[in-house]
Amino acid sequence: MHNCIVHYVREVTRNSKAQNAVAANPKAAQDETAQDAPRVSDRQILQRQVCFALYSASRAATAVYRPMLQELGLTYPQYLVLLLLWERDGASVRELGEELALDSGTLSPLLKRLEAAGLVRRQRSVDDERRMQVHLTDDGDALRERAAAVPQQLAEAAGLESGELDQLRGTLSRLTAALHVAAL
Amino acid sequence: MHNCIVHYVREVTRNSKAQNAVAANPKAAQDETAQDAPRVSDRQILQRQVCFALYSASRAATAVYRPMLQELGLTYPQYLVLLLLWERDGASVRELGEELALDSGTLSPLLKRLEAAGLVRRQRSVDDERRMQVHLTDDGDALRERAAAVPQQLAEAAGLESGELDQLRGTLSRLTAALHVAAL
DNA sequence: TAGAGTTTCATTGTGCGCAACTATTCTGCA
DNA sequence: TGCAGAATAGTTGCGCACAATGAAACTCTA
Repeated sequence: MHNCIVHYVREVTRNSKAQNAVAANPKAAQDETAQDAPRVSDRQILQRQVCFALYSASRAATAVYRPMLQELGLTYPQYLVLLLLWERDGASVRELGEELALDSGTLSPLLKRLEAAGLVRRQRSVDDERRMQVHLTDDGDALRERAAAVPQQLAEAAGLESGELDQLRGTLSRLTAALHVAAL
Repeated sequence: MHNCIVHYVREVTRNSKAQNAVAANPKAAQDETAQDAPRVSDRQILQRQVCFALYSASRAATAVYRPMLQELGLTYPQYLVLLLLWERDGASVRELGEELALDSGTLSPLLKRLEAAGLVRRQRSVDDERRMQVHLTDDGDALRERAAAVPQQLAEAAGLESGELDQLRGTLSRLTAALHVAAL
């Protein structure tokens, strides 16, 4: 009949089955029309903003990556870190952070998780003990091949011409650089 | 001499000032060269990926927004929700989620925070008690004017031609749509 | 009209992103 | 040489994203 563990209960419970057919809010009807086809005007509110277009596209892209990365036991930021390490084994936290624009507040726990997963080894640099160097383990290195197919699939899912993709990447690079400057 | 609360201590402490000049890891030397000037090839690893370009640009854009929104006491997703409510007061959680591609796991606590800040009121729909409708308070409505200047500033910081921005937005829209389809 | 299935929203848990802060090590200069 | 300040990582805390799950309300059909 009822479980012992109750996770939540509705704050407001039914006000007598809504037999007051007043339709207190005229928007209710109009909302129905928006059910399957969200009105163009509403989308446009957001689509007018470049920032939302970026936010939205970025999440959609990582969502396409997610199932592939999940098979490798990785999240997208973890995958980015490995991409760097595959080319520059032994990079420090600062170097990784510079490439990814992430600080130690994000990277430190992320690297600990990669270490716990057996993909990297962290060790203090011998000649500068402030530096924490990140080295691939054999498992981490082996993952490289399995991950090789990942970026390909996004390009296919993108539904854009190859030239269009190149142009997009170029525009985004310049945009990102300009924004980093603007953020002082 | 010492505080009572110790937040953390280095896992590995100095190995006797590195007097063991063995250089246990031959890679240490090679790392030095990468110290100050991240090699071009490394940047290219990431820049080859559209997904990283999106991820990067998106974070840079919200970073430019952040100080402006901070003055309004808002985060970027909260600002997006208000953008919608300013045009469609009384929208339900599902409707907001559809526009923003966010689920209730994200929106429910976000809306509670907006409510706690006195910007919105949440109330169950009378004619369908599953629906939770979100209404602006006077404060929430008043914020609209103060927020009007926000998007303008990003366009300036972007450092792109107006036409280029339009094209970018268009490309991103098509990309996002295609990716949503690809994600099944 | 009963009840199976759907819709809507909430909660829990995990991991990222970022600000604020702390600890440790190194550097440069007086 | 010693010490002030910089550089490097780590921690804490908060707010998103998102998966998995649960509860309540509604719908549709036999």
